[in-house]
Amino acid sequence: MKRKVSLKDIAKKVGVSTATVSYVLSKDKESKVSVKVAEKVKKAAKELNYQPNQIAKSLKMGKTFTIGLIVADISNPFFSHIARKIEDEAAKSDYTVVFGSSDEKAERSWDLINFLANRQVDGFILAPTEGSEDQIKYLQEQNIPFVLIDRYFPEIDTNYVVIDNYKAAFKAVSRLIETGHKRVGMLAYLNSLHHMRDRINGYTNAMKQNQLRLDSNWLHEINFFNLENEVKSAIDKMLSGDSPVDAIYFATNTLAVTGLKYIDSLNYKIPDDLAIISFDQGEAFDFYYCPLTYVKQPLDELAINAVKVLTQQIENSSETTDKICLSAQLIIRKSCSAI
Amino acid sequence: MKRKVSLKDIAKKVGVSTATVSYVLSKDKESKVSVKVAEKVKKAAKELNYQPNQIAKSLKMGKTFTIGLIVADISNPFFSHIARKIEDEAAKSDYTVVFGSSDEKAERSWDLINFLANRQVDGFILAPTEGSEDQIKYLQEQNIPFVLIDRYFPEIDTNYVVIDNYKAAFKAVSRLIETGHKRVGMLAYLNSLHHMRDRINGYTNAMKQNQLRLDSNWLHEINFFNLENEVKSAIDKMLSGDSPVDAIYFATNTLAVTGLKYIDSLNYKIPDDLAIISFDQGEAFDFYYCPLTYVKQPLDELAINAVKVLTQQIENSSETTDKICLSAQLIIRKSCSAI
DNA sequence: TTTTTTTATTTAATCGATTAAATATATATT
DNA sequence: AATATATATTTAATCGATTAAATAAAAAAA
Repeated sequence: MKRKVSLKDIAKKVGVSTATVSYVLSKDKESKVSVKVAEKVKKAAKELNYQPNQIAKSLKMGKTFTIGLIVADISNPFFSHIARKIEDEAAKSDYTVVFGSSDEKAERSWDLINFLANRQVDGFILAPTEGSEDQIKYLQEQNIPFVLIDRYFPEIDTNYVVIDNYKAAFKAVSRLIETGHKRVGMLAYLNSLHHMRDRINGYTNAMKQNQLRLDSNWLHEINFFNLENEVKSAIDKMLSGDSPVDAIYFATNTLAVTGLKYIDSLNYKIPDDLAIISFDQGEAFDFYYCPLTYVKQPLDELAINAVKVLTQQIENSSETTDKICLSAQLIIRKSCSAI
Repeated sequence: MKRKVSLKDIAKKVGVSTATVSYVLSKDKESKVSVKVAEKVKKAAKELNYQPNQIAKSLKMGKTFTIGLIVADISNPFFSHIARKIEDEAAKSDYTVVFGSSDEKAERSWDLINFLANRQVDGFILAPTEGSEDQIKYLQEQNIPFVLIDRYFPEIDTNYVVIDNYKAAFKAVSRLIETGHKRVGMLAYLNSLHHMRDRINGYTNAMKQNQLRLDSNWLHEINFFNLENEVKSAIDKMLSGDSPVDAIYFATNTLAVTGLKYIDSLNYKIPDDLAIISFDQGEAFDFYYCPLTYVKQPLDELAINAVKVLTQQIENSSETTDKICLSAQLIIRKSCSAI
């Protein structure tokens, strides 16, 4: 590879020291140099098409202008949408984004954090996996700025930007109840993360507050790594027995996609045979024969806030933590209309 | 931020030079150091939880183990799927991926390339935008390794991994013709990029070879930046007049999604009123009431090959270029059944 | 003109690694 | 024991920037 033009090359060409060149080229120090020399240096820089080596700069300055983004899976539309918005927001402050997919595995997340931290990212935006508390604490010990998104650990004092999952779930399930459904089922992930517990609590409390019975066969927690099989058997259980559900609330878009496909194959008709509400939208749902009612998460604000909080943290390393909880919107469409 | 542990810290603790520490910690040079000292160094490194500063290493070695990925839009499932696979493949060779979305704008692509090149990425994987030939040539001049994906410039000798768009389009349109459709319309992007021209040529040639007339009202090229409006008016034109189309072939998933939504709103029934074939799959299509026939691109292979070609290029900087053309598969479902 | 002050430029250290070359130490050979 | 050889360790330069401190040159004050 052709060696690139460095400060030294410009210095040699103009006949000054590299310090002078550096001063000329660094906005705020320009005043230190005489106009005459400055002109010559700028001209030479342009002629040689000088591009500063950011790696060298990073080493000296201890700053890379890079943000590490760790999500569960970049190919999940939920995360890729967020990633795109984070990219755009970060670019406004001259940051690049490096990303990694944890696949919901704490170990993989550790690897990514180490890998990126060794590459001196200035901070992280993380959708933490289950059991990654030690990683969070490690970042705190190392004083590496970070913001959690989507999920958080209530017992650890960190920055985060999440949505009010409890309220969103409560609202969604309430809607199902309002429209006359009494046997509401829920499909969630088997996961101790708080955002999932909140969604589940929103469901159970909405049921309780409406004096509805909670059948143990109605709530199923699915293992992420065995999605399809477990969704099928969960739905089978929900729909069989002496009190089959008349509505299902899906806790995520992946659950909804998998679940609806199976429900279709069973020839159930939405909303007549079964009412549906899903968490998250998804392009897929636009094409579903029955327009789905869903909980619309404010993905753009989530991303915007995450970048804002992180860059502030990086730049003033403030002592306080920002805890932002956005509220989601229930978009009502046909899939949960009155019985 | 707490200063991290460096080689010097280990050296001081053990009482040796940094060179010795470096030798111990760098696999292949371990033999230079006595077992006794090596043990002590390793122990100290572990105790101090030493994590090498990759920025410093990169500066010295002139290698960052970083790949720059530039796509049109990371939130487009087509690209996010590829991104995920690239990430996984790159990780196998210890590379991280830095990404950027060009938004199909050559200028933005230039910015990204410069930005990432200054950060010394070892190579690029690019889905080039229209009019980015100069950028490609720049990379060649600078001897920066890169592979094009999805699109390429036949007149420039570069590495690329693409699919055989002509054949794929030809097959798709032929299928529509075989199933009895005689007035096949096509929606494409207004774009001089070769992959789009190939898809269009595949369409026109399939029509010609079957002695079918080509009405000027049947082929529409849509401006990417005015997608919705232009799709609507194009479809209006296709469906009106004295020879309305009886089938539509969509050149990309975004066109198909937008187009189908509009067609639904017009109450056309697929496949009875209109047959459909789309390029690319998409989760969305799984939920469409009429299972769509589509051209399935081998995204995983595309990603795998791109990473392979690029890492080879980086590591042996071979003189030859790899030109890989994968073939796509036509997945036949209901949306183009016989009239 | 000499001294002081201001302005311009250079020197040299630094960030944290790697590594060729120099040096020191241990081991083998005669 | 003296020399040759092999092994272990250190010194110092380097990657390409930044910047405090030293120095040089020019302008202002005495």
